[in-house]
Amino acid sequence: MPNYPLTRFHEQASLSEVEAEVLRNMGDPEIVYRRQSVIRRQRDPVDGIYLLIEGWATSSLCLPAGQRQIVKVHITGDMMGTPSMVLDAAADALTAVTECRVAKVPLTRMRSLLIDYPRLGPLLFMAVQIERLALMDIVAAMGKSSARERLVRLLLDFHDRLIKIGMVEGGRFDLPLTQELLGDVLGLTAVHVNRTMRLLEREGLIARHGQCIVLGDIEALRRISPLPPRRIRFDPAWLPAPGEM
Amino acid sequence: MPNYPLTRFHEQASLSEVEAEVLRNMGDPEIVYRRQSVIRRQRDPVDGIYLLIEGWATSSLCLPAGQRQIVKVHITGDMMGTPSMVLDAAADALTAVTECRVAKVPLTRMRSLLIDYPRLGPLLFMAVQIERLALMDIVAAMGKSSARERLVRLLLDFHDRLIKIGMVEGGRFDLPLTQELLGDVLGLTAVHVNRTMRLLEREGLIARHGQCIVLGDIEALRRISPLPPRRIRFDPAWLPAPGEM
DNA sequence: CGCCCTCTTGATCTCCTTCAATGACAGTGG
DNA sequence: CCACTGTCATTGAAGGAGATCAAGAGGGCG
Repeated sequence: MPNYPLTRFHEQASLSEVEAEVLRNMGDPEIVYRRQSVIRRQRDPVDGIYLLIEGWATSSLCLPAGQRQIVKVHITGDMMGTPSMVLDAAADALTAVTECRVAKVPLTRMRSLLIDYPRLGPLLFMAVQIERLALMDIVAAMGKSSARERLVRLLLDFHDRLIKIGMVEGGRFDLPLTQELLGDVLGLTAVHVNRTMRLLEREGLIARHGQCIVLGDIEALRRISPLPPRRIRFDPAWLPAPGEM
Repeated sequence: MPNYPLTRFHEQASLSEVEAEVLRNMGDPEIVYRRQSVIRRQRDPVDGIYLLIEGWATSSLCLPAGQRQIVKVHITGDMMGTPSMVLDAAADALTAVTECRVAKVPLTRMRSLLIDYPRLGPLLFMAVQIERLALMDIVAAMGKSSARERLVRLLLDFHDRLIKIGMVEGGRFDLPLTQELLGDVLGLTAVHVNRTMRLLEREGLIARHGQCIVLGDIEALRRISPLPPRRIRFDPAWLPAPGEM
């Protein structure tokens, strides 16, 4: 059994024992994808969603003109591919950045889970709203901030997400994305990502050792970031309690 | 009773008579907001969501540094303010562009509706995924396209949404946004929006008469747009049928 | 050992911003 | 009826953030 880590859900709402158990085991047996390999191509028929049990992966859109934009960098514990649930053909490509362990959940199983555990609908609704907020913040940052501010925001975002799953030690974490990929996330060229990063390094705000990055002065970085981190409301008023539905 | 127009839902899934009736009447009695007035401020406590029964409104984020980014332009029939349902303080400000008729739905009522009509959870999940896809497309356009391409995409997006509610005649529709507001949507300055728009006009691709805009050659505009319109899947495989839950 | 990928840096170019001024128009009060 | 005011559209000139093009260096892996 895949034993999907429930990071996302445990951050946002209290789950009953049964619910937690169901979510952890909702996926097919896990599949291992090698670095760089494609988990699902853009335009593939949509027959399921994906649980990222371990690893880093990207969700990217290719414009007809050929450019690639990464719209989300997924880490251990993320659900992937859910935006395409409302389409016939997948909107985004899912690509493994590091080696990834992935469990697929067929849409037919989603259907029976939604019927058997009616609180799952509202819980998923909540999870998507959180993703939507993240995209709103990205749009605001892209529209109104400089390359430097956006890069700092992205690094802090990685930091804040990784720290919840115990992948940060003293501001230091593994960042397996190349500068080209960072550019595709930020809407910048790899060259400009490099220059911006080197500047931050020279100012002593960050340090790098191979694939590792160290956020040396998080307070200073937070002052540079155009947006503060979001505080999600645990168990909001509209969410029916376990057992209530 | 507000009689909220179910544009959003009828586009995406078949509703039972009961469900349609419930959704149409879920709001408080409607309130009229004058042009420019604020429906809900950023950081206000979140105690409900809003149904836009008629009019144009914006959802915008203000960055700490003071810049405003519009993340969504709402038209008749849209649900507003739902991203803030996962927060204590509203993420976005809701502002009337034209005179607006708005019905509020208290979160406590959302809770009972979710319990009484369990298919509402999956339906809302679907509605948010559609919004999320729209934001993904915006991010891709902002990251990889020129001002001209983004403006064309926005105009076509308005066209495609307005045509579904019968507000377009022969490529012509009312566009009550100032160039400054368009700039805040696109992440551009009003000056550059003006120049870009005049250029499109001189090329004969669009025409303007006061608040009205005419998309003269929609095919040509679609070729300029960096992204084609999305085709939402009506009644996806994972969505339980009415009566099934 | 040699190849390819990634990082790095310089030089030049360009798209969009910034700053500034003008005109058109609607609303308002005398 | 008309001056007065504020908002919005328009255009020019100059400046800057980031793109593009090009080349070299380091490092992992066959």
